[in-house]
Amino acid sequence: MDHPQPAPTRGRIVQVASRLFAEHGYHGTSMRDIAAAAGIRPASLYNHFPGKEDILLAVGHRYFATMWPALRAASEHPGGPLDRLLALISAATEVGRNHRYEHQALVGEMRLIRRTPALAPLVESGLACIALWHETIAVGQRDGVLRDDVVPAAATWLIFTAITGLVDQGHRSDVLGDPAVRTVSALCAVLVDGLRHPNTRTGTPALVGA
Amino acid sequence: MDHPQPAPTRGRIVQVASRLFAEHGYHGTSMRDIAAAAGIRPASLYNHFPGKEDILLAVGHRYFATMWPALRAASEHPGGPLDRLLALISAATEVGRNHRYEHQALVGEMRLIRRTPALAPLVESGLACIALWHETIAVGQRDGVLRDDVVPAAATWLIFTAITGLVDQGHRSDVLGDPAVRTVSALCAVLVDGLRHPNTRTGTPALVGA
DNA sequence: GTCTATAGGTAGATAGAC
DNA sequence: GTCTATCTACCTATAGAC
Repeated sequence: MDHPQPAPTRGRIVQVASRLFAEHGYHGTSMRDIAAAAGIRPASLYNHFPGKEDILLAVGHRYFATMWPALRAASEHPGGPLDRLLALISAATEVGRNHRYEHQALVGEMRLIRRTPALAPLVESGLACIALWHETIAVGQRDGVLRDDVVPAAATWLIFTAITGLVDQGHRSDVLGDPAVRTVSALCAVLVDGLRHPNTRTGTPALVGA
Repeated sequence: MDHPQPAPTRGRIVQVASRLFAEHGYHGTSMRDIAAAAGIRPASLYNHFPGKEDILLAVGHRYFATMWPALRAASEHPGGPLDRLLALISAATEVGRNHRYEHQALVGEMRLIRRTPALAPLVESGLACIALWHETIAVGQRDGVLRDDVVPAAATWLIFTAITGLVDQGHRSDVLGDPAVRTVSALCAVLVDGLRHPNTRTGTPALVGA
């Protein structure tokens, strides 16, 4: 291996930066804040990252390193496009919950990411994920099981923001001891029912996966 | 009248600040940026606002001054809870589109707003609006026309973020000359269909309002 | 790889002339 | 009400000892 052991400090920096970016935003978080949360001096951050932007880039890399394979696997789920769509929702929700701060940080800084050339890799990764959703939905529309008066991009956006809300809310639910699985089930029911073609409705679909 | 004519400069400041906050975030926008966009010197901002927070507060006030009466009227729409829900979606979408930057700025700075005591009035206004959604949805569930396995808060969040996406996307659609009304219709169809009680479905509901 | 010290720039906000 | 000039504090980033 060329990377025998990544320095634990670097990982800790990315971890605390994710949380701070999620809670206070990129511009609302200073290198001093990150250093203090990581238990080192501000100057030491520059032994691990060339600059602040590169920390956000690392946050995104860590996120997509988990999200991309999960979505990829879900998009190849056996069954019809409806099964694959449910698998995608389950996978994205689970990864989003397990990487809550990274998810929130990236969603909250979407405009900044699109605007900053150095963060272009994150845009690429995001587009690759979105393509999986689009294709699954498009196939569902072609097969007649999904309504075709909603463009795949709009359906994807609707699902994605719903998951973002779940990720957010999930934190509070976890604190209150409420198993969030029921919420995922409800989300799937509402969205997939709503997106289904009116002629093919048979009732509330069962929960798939997590 | 105690306020015979609000200085046009103050309104211009709020207007450009809305756009800057929406595009770059609160912390990503400096008083210098706002002053430059408003065509004045930074120091002159302080003749209209005590500080930066108060500009964000004014952005929120302007937003809710339109949103609150619109939702209020929609929630008293004649007909059943389903009609009122469609009226709420139409009203919120229209106001959100007409106050795009204010909407995006407030949504993007939700955490900051909740955290900052000086911005508490915005939290109160937001809660008042949310209460209208909750009540309408709760009545719909009691009447059996809306599925009751989704708590009103989750349904409200789902609708709200969908509208936020529409407000965002609406800008691009407008630029491309695509009438966004069709999108609102599709949004209503998907969400209301999905939220409907499975036993009461009769097909895609018609577009209401705008 | 972490530290102290600090550079160079920008932030929000103020003083006071006009 | 707008301006010029400026204050103080904080920002990202660097230099160089250990």
